[in-house]
Amino acid sequence: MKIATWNVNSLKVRLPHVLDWLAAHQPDALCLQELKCENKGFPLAEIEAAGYHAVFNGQKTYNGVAILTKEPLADVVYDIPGFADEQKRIIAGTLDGVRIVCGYFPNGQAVGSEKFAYKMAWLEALTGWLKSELQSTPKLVLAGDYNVAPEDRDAHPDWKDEIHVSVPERDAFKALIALGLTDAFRLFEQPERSFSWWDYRLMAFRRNFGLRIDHLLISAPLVDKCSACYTDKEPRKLERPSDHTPVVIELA
DNA sequence: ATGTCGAAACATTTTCGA
Repeated sequence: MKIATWNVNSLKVRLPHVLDWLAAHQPDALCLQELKCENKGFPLAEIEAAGYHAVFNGQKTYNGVAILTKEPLADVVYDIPGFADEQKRIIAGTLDGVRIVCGYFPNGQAVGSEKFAYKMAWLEALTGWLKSELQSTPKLVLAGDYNVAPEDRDAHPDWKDEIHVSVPERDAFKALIALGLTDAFRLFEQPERSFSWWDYRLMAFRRNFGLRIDHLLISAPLVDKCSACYTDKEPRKLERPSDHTPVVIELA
């Protein structure tokens, strides 16, 4: 089973890239973030024409998540149960016994800001919910844009902002790991300075001035089954790219 | 210019968020 995650920064703008990528890579599931479109504007016909089912949780202008799958998902959940939130950041479903959770984690803006407090509260709610999800579905993949670079090697050494690399954010990431999850990317040898996001400004992609903030965490029963995890930088080189690249895992 | 991008609206330019 091949599962990928990709923050597309507007599904409307990026739809041609997404359709091309689906055709070329044939993932069993593709988790998308930052749709920036309402459910009524979701391009379902185009995605179905490409041979995919879709579940989606969108809103106007901001946020929005979806999971595209070759086979239909079961037990779909929208938003974190019990966490009151206007922002559409979570969708989950089960595919062949694997619980796939797709998340667009809050950005947080700046350490200490109101948005940072929201980010931390959201992360705590997510962690609490996943604890119970793991009890009912031990095979689980948490895919998405975490907006956290978990270790120093996941950020360009010249990254000066605290946001995405601060201690509280990294502690929240560790709390997810402590649920029994593993960062699939680090199961394998990776090139130095492997990132998944580069700012549009300052020629950041060309300079490889980026962060690794898009992740696939997998639960213990999936670790031995995981045969590969990699980023695909090709879409970042296209005209009008998303600022994020897809990250992929392959499960035997 | 915090040097780009995408969306929205008191809209052909400005604002907000990222």
